[in-house]
Amino acid sequence: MSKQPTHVCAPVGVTSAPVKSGPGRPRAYDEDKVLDAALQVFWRQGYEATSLDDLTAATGLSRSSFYAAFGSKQGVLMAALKNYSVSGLAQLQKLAELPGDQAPMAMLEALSLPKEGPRGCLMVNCIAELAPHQEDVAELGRKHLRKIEELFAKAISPDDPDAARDKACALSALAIGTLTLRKSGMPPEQVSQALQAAKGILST
Amino acid sequence: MSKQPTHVCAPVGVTSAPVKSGPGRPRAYDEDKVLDAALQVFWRQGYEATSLDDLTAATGLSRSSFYAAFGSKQGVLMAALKNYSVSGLAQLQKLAELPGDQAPMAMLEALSLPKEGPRGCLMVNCIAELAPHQEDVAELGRKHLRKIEELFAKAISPDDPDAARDKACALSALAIGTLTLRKSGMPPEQVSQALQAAKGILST
DNA sequence: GGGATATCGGACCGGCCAGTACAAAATACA
DNA sequence: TGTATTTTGTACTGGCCGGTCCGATATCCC
Repeated sequence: MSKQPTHVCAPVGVTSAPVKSGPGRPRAYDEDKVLDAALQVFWRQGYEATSLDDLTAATGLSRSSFYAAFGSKQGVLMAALKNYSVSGLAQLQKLAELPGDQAPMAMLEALSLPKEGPRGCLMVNCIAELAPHQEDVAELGRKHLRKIEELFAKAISPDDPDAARDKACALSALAIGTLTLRKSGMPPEQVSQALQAAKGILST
Repeated sequence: MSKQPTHVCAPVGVTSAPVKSGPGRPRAYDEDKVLDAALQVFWRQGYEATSLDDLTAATGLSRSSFYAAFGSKQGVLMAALKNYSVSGLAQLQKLAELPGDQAPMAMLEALSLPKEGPRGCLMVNCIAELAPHQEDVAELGRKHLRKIEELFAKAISPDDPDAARDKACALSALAIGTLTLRKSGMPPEQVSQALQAAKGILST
């Protein structure tokens, strides 16, 4: 219980307590900003290809602060991924609430053609790279994708989401797949056309 | 021209010349077997997480033979990926020739639910991990996916494949996405149901 | 001001990394 | 048998890896 890191893993903007400040030198960094910077590096380079020097350089933290806060390289990744998941799902939630039947396609397009370009989705990248070897990442990814599915299901048939589960699952897969297509160099217009062609999934 | 590796990059079983044997000590390994062993390691661990010691252990080759044959770690990866692409596309080609309209779904299921389990597709894994930073891999991945798309298009409408391009693209994306879903832990039965639910893509 | 407490900066650690060097071994050919 | 040629085994290299340690520094509370 003595060496346990102080890190609390609160999602972005939900910093539970307003940083309980006791005695001792105060922290010189904002944990959410640090996590966001780390996240960008992981997103750009992948997990294994990112070194601790990369992370300290990108975040401005010293090595010691880093380890005090997150415990290990994969600790940072997990913390960053949790933030990523929460904020990503929140954005998607908004689209899921769109009126009429435009929600599913709006969600699909938002997922498939992120404005950041062909970097893919961090969570999907991490699943691809790490899921077989890091159970933590696998579990988080599983939960994240399941929630996306649920949002799709509610968007497709708000009254009986369960009935739309398979379709929702197909749409998730479609969105995830297009990210890889983009990453491999397919132009966004073509991806967009493919999404249109896939509308057939939604017709009963 | 003096130090160029002897490696010829012939696809599996298409060893162009029957290993022209000149003077000097003969090779003690079969290049295709070596590449296949290396491929398995990359597939299991990912590129960055695989060390040269891993590769030499798995293939039985010594370091020096390794570098003489492939030049670098990423040289091995590229050679292995080329074999993978050729043999994978050949398998898919067979399914694409199935009679009637059963070809597309057969291809989709073969791609989405590989018998190897939740390891995903090596090419997709490599695109996810490396495409942004290794143009060689990106290009190979691009070509591979484009060929899959073409096979889908021909399977959907043998007379006018161009007309089916967008649908083919959607099916590719769907297959690729399901691989990630599997990798994240989704059971194969559920993936299978999602594929059924996506049949709507095929109806005009 | 003076402890007590927490963070910061960065030197430091053993180990592993991709890649090289080089001598020994195995062949072809004369 | 002897020489040229190629592959093989392995010791080695410099550098970077993730992670630790510890003295210096900044705050709280008295």
